[in-house]
Amino acid sequence: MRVDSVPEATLRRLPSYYHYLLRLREKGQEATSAAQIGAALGVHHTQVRKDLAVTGSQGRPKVGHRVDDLIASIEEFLNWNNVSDAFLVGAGHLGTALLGYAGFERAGVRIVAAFDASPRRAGRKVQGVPVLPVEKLPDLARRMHIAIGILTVPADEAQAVAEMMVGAGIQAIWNFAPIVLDLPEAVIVEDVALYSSLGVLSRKLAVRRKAASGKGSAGTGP
Amino acid sequence: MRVDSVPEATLRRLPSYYHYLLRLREKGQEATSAAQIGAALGVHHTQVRKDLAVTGSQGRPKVGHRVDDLIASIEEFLNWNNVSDAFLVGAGHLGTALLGYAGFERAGVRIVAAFDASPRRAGRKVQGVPVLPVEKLPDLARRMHIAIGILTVPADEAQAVAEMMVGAGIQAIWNFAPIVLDLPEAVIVEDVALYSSLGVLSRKLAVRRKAASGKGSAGTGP
DNA sequence: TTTTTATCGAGATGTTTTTCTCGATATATC
DNA sequence: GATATATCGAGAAAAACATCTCGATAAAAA
Repeated sequence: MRVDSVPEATLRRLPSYYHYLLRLREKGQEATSAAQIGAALGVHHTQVRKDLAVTGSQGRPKVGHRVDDLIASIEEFLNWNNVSDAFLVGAGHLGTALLGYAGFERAGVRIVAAFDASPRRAGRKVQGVPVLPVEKLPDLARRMHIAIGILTVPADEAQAVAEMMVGAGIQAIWNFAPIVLDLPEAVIVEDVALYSSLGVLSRKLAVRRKAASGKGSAGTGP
Repeated sequence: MRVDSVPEATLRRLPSYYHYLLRLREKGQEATSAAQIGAALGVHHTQVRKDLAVTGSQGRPKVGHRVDDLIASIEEFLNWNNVSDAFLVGAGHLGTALLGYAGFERAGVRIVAAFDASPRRAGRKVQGVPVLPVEKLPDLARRMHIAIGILTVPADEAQAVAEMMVGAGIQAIWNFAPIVLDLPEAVIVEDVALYSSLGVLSRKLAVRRKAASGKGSAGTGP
């Protein structure tokens, strides 16, 4: 029997439910329904129900779910109520941007140190987080029991840095480099594929233009 | 008949094939096979074949595909050989990071101007791109026929800015805000859901820990 | 109190996506 | 020139995922 039988598609939707629920709560709404969530986020209401079911939250006929309960259930299910310390490697523009995000703590991740190969960047503090020479990562990661590594280095350095992370006991990597890392299967890798996103965008735009200019088919032609 | 019958999953994989092929070319390799690409990127080789088929590229038995041809086919299919001008709104940390990325031009997108609501940020140049007050966006976007908008503003401003973009004739939005935009169906929206990514990461890590500490099930309990 | 209604949750059905299977073919080897 | 082999591409099978259907139920309305 599989340890993790929750569809990954569900895992990807839960955070967006979560943020929507936070906004509902801010507005003072106390209860909501699968139908409301689905309509706001463009997901079929039965799908929303199935997704929420995996968190263990129960709704009541005619009233739906209490917003507070749902938020708590999702947090618990995603383990977002337990913050893990993370190291970030690559204190360039993107790395700096991530260091500036306060919101990640709400998503279970606190960046406690950043690393960079360039001595020019090391030694300073960025957004209150110290930037250290990358050579110091292995020892520190081991001693601090760091579980999460965030990879914001250029593509050609990503594999080597990832291996260093894994060697230092890091178990999960949030990878922003446009590369598929080759690591032991036990390591959890989550890619933020910016270019995939751009591929979809660009293709859809091209198809739309082609359709608008009269041609019905989207193929590349005979 | 649907205009666009290519699976979105395929569109998302093509960019990663593309980057892998660029690296192969750099190393001087002239031909490759679906099996090689699949092994490197963790995709089944028959899946790679189906994906490449949509670009129109043909392989030859025993030799595979010419790397150059494949690169060109993917570029053409994604329309990455035609660069579109884009406006970015939200010149904070993340926006600045994106402005610094040279690689997007290779993916069909050139950021020609940035906008920000804060007068403190407007007027300067960031990474060689001028930052303007957001009020100037509609007029400029219309006059320059801007098709792509990049949204890197805080969540609570995202909807309003998106509407401004659409009103100014922008047809596709690359959205980094953790919110589902409510826009006319004709508008192409591509979300970069950083938190979805973190949700998957966090959940998998939690499941792994639970599994390691003896318990077999990953549920939230009875 | 009875009826109506909004919502849930479980199971059946349908669709999309991925993987498996197998015959065809171009190159390389004998 | 004949045989072997790596690779392709098309179609079948399997798996994953989304949608539809329907009975149950708690609250609200009559």
